[in-house]
Amino acid sequence: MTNWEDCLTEAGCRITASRRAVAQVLLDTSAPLSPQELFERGTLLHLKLGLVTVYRTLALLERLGLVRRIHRDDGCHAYLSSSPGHCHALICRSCGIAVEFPGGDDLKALARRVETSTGFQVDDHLLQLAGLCPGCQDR
Amino acid sequence: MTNWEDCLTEAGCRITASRRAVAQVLLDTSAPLSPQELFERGTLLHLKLGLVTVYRTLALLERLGLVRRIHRDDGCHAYLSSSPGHCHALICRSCGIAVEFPGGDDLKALARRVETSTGFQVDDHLLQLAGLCPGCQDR
DNA sequence: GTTAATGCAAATTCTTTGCACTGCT
DNA sequence: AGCAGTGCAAAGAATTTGCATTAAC
Repeated sequence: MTNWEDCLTEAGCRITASRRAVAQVLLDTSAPLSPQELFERGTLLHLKLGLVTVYRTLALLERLGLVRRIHRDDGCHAYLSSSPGHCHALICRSCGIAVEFPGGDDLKALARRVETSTGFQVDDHLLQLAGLCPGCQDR
Repeated sequence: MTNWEDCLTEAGCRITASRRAVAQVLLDTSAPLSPQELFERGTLLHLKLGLVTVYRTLALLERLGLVRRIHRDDGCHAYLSSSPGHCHALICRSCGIAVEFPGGDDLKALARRVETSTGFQVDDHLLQLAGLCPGCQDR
């Protein structure tokens, strides 16, 4: 989500201190953050930040494709700043760091195979991988 | 989740009217159902059913691998009875019907490719497809 | 100066917990 | 009979909404 300010401006939205704080925290962190965590860290950058605004900002950034929603087992959601063109997230089970990767031909092949075997027309997918990052494998 | 009664018995759990109601609704429906929906339909089979028991039964069935949790955009979760060996769900965006499909070699290839390009060791995945079922494509 | 955006408080929704009672086995 | 399972009510999270105030443009 480089150029998030331009995206907001093009969408007719204002650049505010609250939004700047949320965006900054997202850009500074490579692990998915819950709204609550984002609120806590964002408050350090903008004292008046409210949790409600974090929710509203996340909804806006998600609508504009600047942020990706991560599904966590505990039910609550977390958010990750996303680069355009890379559609899926791989998250380290140990340290929480996340990287993005493209779906690629394998996923297209899978979709085609599933279309053939089920008769469905596949047009959307939710794919999220988990594992151990290079740094967390050594123990 | 055929033989769910045997699974429960083997796990040292009792077969109760409430659990029978929840299981029956799950087996009778091919679309993912929210706890609330399960409660409403289950009540028709067992008048005294409580929503809390639906939650507890779903947690139990999920722990035993008899039921799969589906992630919905609206944040709430839905549950689908699951057959062993088939690990992913494909859901019709129009009528809600769901089918299961195996991950297969394509997914393994994808995981290997991502491991190579990121250095991560991939050991878990969340994959859920959406689209149109054969019956819903004709309009 | 307009109007979008904010932040508080309160409302909603989803889910879990405490506890006395019920009913499998 | 004994203890797992139930259901109610109430607590606890997560998220949304109403509304007066603030601040971006």
